[in-house]
Amino acid sequence: MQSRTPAVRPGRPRSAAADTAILAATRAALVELGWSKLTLGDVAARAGVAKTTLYRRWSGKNELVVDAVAELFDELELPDRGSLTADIEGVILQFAAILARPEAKSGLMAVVAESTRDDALRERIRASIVERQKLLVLEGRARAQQRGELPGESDPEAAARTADLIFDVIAGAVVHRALVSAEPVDTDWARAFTGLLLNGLTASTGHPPPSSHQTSFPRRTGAPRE
Amino acid sequence: MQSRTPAVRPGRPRSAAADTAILAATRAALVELGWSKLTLGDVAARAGVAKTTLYRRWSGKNELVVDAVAELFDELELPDRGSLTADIEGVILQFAAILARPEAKSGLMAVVAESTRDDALRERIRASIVERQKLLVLEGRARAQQRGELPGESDPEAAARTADLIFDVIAGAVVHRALVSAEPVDTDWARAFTGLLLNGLTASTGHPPPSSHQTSFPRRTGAPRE
Amino acid sequence: MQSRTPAVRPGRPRSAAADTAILAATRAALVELGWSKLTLGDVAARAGVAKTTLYRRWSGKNELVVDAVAELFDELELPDRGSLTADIEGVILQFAAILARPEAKSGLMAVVAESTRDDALRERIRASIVERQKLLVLEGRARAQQRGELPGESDPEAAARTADLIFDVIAGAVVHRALVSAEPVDTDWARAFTGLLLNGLTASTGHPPPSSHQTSFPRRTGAPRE
Amino acid sequence: MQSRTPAVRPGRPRSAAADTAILAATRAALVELGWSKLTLGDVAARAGVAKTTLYRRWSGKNELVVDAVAELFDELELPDRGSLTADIEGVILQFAAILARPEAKSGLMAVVAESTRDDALRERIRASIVERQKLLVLEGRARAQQRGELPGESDPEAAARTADLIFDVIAGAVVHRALVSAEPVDTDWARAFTGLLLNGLTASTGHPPPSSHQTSFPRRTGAPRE
DNA sequence: ACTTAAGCGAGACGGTACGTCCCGTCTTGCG
DNA sequence: CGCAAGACGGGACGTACCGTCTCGCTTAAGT
Repeated sequence: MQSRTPAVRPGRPRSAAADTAILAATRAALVELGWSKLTLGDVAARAGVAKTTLYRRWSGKNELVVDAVAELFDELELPDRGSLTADIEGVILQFAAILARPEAKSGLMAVVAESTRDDALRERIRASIVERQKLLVLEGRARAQQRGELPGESDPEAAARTADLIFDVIAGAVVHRALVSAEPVDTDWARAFTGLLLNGLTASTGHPPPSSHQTSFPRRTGAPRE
Repeated sequence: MQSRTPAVRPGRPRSAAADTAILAATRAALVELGWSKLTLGDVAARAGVAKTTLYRRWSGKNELVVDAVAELFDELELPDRGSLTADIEGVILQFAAILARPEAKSGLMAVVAESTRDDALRERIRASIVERQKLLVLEGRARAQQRGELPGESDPEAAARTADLIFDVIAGAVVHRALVSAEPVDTDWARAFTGLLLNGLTASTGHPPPSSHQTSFPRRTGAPRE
Repeated sequence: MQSRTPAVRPGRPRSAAADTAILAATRAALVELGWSKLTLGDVAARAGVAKTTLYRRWSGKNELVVDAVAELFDELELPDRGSLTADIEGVILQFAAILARPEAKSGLMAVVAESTRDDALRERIRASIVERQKLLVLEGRARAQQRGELPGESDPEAAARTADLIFDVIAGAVVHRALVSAEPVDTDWARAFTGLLLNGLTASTGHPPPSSHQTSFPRRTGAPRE
Repeated sequence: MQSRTPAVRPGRPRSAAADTAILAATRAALVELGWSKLTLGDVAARAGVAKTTLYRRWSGKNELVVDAVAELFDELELPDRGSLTADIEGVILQFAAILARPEAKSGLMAVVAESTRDDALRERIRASIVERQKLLVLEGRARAQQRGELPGESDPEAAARTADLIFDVIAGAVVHRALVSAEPVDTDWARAFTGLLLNGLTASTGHPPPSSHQTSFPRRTGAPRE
């Protein structure tokens, strides 16, 4: 309908190819140099673009990297694998696969670090990266409810709080495993984590957790101690 | 007999006061300027120290900030609050309190970001920050086992894997809530998260979770749907 | 057709004003601080210019000072004073006047000292300072020959050698008097030196030296001693 | 008689070997690095001496280098070669030989440059280097007067002025030839220069110059032109 | 033999300047 | 008006030396 910024501005229009080239060059530079040694001059050179062109579109390194990294998360989706357990495991592994890429590793954490002092940057991250991940949680829950694996919600507010918690737990645990502990997020770990999560969500109901996997958590097995 | 580093080295000894002043100045600068605008020249000036003195002791910004932030984690401990639930909640809130401080916020994430491309840095972070946190998990489990809240371990290897998982989940979730979602880690959240965690750990055993709190998680209550 | 350096280079052209300001600032700093305490950062600040701008044009302190001092020698010329004697005295006093200026004093000797280990620097000095002085010698001789004060040259090679010698003697004596002996190069001294020089050049001919001045040199006057 | 500084001071006496080692190390460093890249720390290390030891004896680079270079001029002397001409040529070549050594080249000019802004330094140079050279001029004149090659002096003041002039001319010309023009001071040049000098000193007396050499200077030969 | 007092090596210290790198902005001329 | 090119003012970098200051040890002469 109405284009907020007039569809056509006077003068030569901006090159669309430039944006693509710049974002690709940014990711390439992230892989090669990492966040801290990445320079906008270098990105511009790699993209075959003048620095001015780059600054015309992004206000700085942070914003540029957010956009460059955000595109990596486009591939996140939630294919229906038939059960809540499988869906969760799937999304964990997908997320971990993205985090394993060097352009995401240092870039993502660095902009998060910056965002602690820059609200506009945090909002940009939230809008273009975090929100997309959170939708998967909501979508997964809805699908599980349809399947009957989870009950419907009575209190929408509590449901939202719960979704936030689950999201922080999943995203936080995966990121921490991958970046801080620097251990691989492989199928075994994903299965164990999923078990913990689903047990936590469904426990104390006399209802068996929907997972068919066995976790390796300590649990009282044989006879009680006394 | 064995003096690993010779008891006395020739020449003027290094000033112990300088180290203290530098680390304090670093934290002060982190609060005021944040990671990205912190400069070593500024830190040196605040500490009343020459830049050379600073570089004689630390090889760069990353290493300095790790040490400066690590001292914040000295206050982490695990007072016995009587139950596993209370202990976990306590440590979560302690951890969150540290993360809420601006000198920790941007500093910690930034060095983690850098550590994705610098193994020595990651090891330094692990040794001086992460390991200290992980010990709390182990200590908490041992205490719970003494209390009879958790069973003893049969397979030590599986136990270690489990401890790692729990650690990643706790630390990751708290960090993600605090820094990415930028929501407060308050008592309510801690209680909800602790409930999820303990349910996950003890579920499907016929053993009731040790927590006395009520979580707000969706669980099948009352009559099943059919 | 022939454009040695392409008439227009892409990009913003260098500021001509900057060069002027930098050279003037260099001379001012030489006066105030002398060679050894002159810093390029200070020069840049005085010139109202960034250090990078300075380094873009000169490779270091030596080169910069050579250019700054060379401009002082622009004022060297050889006005026709009617006789060889007067011409020589005039050029000696001119040269001495330049050397008396503090910006020339320490700067000139310092770069000469440096040039003993840097051929490129020596060449720069030669081209922009020394050669200009030497031309005066040649010009003076030509003029004297026109006047008939000196004979024409038969052997051009020997003539060149002689000119070199005269040049070293004049320049060397003036510099030594001014900087090493630290005595004033005044009219008296110039007259005495000119006398010595012209006597040396024209002696043993039975031809009176062209000078009309009287030197104070020891010469056998009355009766020989035996 | 009375030793101004008491012959023995309490405490450990200064090592005489250190002075020797330091001056030798200074010359070695001058050869290798030149004046501008010579550092006192490096000199101390070469001499196997602590920096403090060095600073206890010299107040800085300039003073140290003056002393180190001054020792080179110890070898300057005026052997009697039988005639004024030969004596002058000899001392010119000796002087040039010292100037040809790299430790003298850059060192000497550099301290002279510094001395333009430091009177104490200039006095130190004068006392330990220049004065020694000037004595040769006086000694040479006295010897020539004994030989009858030069007349006795009637006016001692004029004689002193003349000696100063001659000294500036000789030293200046040799230095300029060697360091500025960077041409060799060889026998030919010395002979030509000596000829010029002696002609200048003795001309217009009807007395033939004492030199037996022929200079290559333009002089009116044969029949006068008219 | 013991004291006294300076010399001595080593190296840390507060500084200053270095020359480089990158920033984000500004002129250029061309399309 | 977009764009490539590149100069610009500015700021921080990490390094090199400066000249001074602690250290503990050594080396005499005077007791």
